[in-house]
Amino acid sequence: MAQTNLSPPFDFIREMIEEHLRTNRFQGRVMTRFPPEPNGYLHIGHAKSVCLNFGIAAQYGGTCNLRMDDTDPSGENQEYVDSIIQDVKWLGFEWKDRLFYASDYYEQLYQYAVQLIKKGKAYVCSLNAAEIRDYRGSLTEPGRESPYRNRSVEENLNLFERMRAGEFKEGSHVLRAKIDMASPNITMRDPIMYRIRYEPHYRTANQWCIYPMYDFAHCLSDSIERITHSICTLEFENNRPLYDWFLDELNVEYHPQQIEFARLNLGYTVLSKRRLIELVEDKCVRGWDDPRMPTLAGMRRRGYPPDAIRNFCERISVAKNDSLIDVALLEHCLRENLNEKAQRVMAVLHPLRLVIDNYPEGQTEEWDSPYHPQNPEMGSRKVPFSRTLYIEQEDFLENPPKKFYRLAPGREVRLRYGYFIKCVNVIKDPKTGQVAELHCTYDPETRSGFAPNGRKVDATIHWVSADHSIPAEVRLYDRLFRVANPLEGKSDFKEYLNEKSLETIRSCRVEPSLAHASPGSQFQFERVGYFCVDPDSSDKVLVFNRILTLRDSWSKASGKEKI
RNA sequence: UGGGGUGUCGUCAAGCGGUAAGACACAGGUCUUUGGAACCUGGACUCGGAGGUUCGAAUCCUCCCACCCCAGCCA
Repeated sequence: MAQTNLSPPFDFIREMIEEHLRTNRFQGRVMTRFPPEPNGYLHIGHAKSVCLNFGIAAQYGGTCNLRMDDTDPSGENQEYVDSIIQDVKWLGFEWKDRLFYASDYYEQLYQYAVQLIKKGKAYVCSLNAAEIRDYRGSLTEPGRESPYRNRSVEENLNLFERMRAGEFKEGSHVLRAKIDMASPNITMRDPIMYRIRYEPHYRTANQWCIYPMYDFAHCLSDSIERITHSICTLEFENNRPLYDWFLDELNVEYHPQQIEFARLNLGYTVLSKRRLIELVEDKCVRGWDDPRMPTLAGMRRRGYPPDAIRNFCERISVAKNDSLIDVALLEHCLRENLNEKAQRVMAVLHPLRLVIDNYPEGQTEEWDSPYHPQNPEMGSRKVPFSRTLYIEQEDFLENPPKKFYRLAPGREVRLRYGYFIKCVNVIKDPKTGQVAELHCTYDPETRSGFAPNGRKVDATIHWVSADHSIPAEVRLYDRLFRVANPLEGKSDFKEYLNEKSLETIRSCRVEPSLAHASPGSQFQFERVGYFCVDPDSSDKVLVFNRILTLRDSWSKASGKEKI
């Protein structure tokens, strides 16, 4: 794959890691983890984190664990676990036997909580949710201490044990860390460690009715796994003092370093689980793997190669600035990748019938055409040619503007891999006045690259033989939203959805070599774009997804919309 | 009007006191049987703003401004 940046990535995280290596902070170890919560599908924002965590581990000779951060039974399920596993694998990373679940640590976490209670650093609070919120204070006012804050260790132990035993109603008690209700950092105002939930957990079923909160579970899970660098996104910066507090108070052997980086924002889409769920549930898209979705499942179905995504994640680099990445960069990585490895074939999306008057009726030729003109090692296939062809409707204009140099009345162009043809007649539909069929003549001396006496032609157009080509359905995708940042402005981001993000064309014609292309395989339809076979394809219909268009300086120059 | 972060080209982003890397985008050009690809060229007299320190500041100091995050028994 084309790789422009050959030097290994270097950023503030790696800089910190190298400092730790120099000062022997972790005995030379580098161990990371990717900790998704299995309550939704992974998207390209997660890919950034996956690439960072697995990439760093590989770079420094360490390991990266895959850990399901499943501490909230509502919404989490095995289907999501399976999809996460599939997606991370697809991206190209492996974790061997290091697939862990926070839910596997429930007993250990419980014991840690007991330890904290014994130390007088945690207490059972019996305020209700509204009261807790009220006691917490606000951004500008300090909180007030809970009336239950000074229960004895014995009482706390007893109550916590009974919470676990299921003696109390949901919401009646929580376990809280005893820190500082006046802290300017709200995270430190006696944060909740455990809450009672009678919802069954997808892995532990009804074994537990108390579940640990993120702040308590995460740092300890990291410690249990001997993680050295716990990389997370910026919004957890406020939580770092708490991350450190638990580990310090519990005096654990392994105390990882939490490091925060800016999450990915990509133009013309949204990258938040909550909003993606909304798109799926409101049927704005066909599902999690709709090719317009920024989910890894969607991108896989769309035909985005995983190594292009990895390259993209490396190129956007890692920093702490809130940023909105230009989709053009993603598209560039995709084109760079696909340009190198996609086989070239011919397909006509909007067919226009073209008859070559001086080509013998019934005659057929088969031309051996390379799958990749720049790379002959990719082989070739036979492309049949005959008297009646289909060309792209937009490759002909009856009254061409100055800079249009494709086919027009009296004009000559080359057929890709074939002859020069000249348009001699235009037949229109008498009712609509639309161009219905073109008549041309061909020059037998001009086959495949030959041109007598240096005769030149301005354009080369693609085509398929009418009788030999096969029908196909093509799905054209455009950006999901009309604006770069759908979260800015209107209260409902869905108001910015691009109504034309999917266009299905059922009357396409593709060259016969595509007849048995397997789902997922990627091609360049010459002059049109990159496409892949959709799993919806069957013996009856071939369905292609447009991965993306080719760069198109003509449509840019003519100010015309992409086909 | 608390606390935590961030502000360098249109978009990302290096820079860590010695006189503004790189990528994408954009513009122009070469080449070409894909108006594709490849290749060449061009662009921040300036680093959120204002002061200050220094021979020298994007980098240090002071003040100001803007934006993001935190008041879930979510993560």
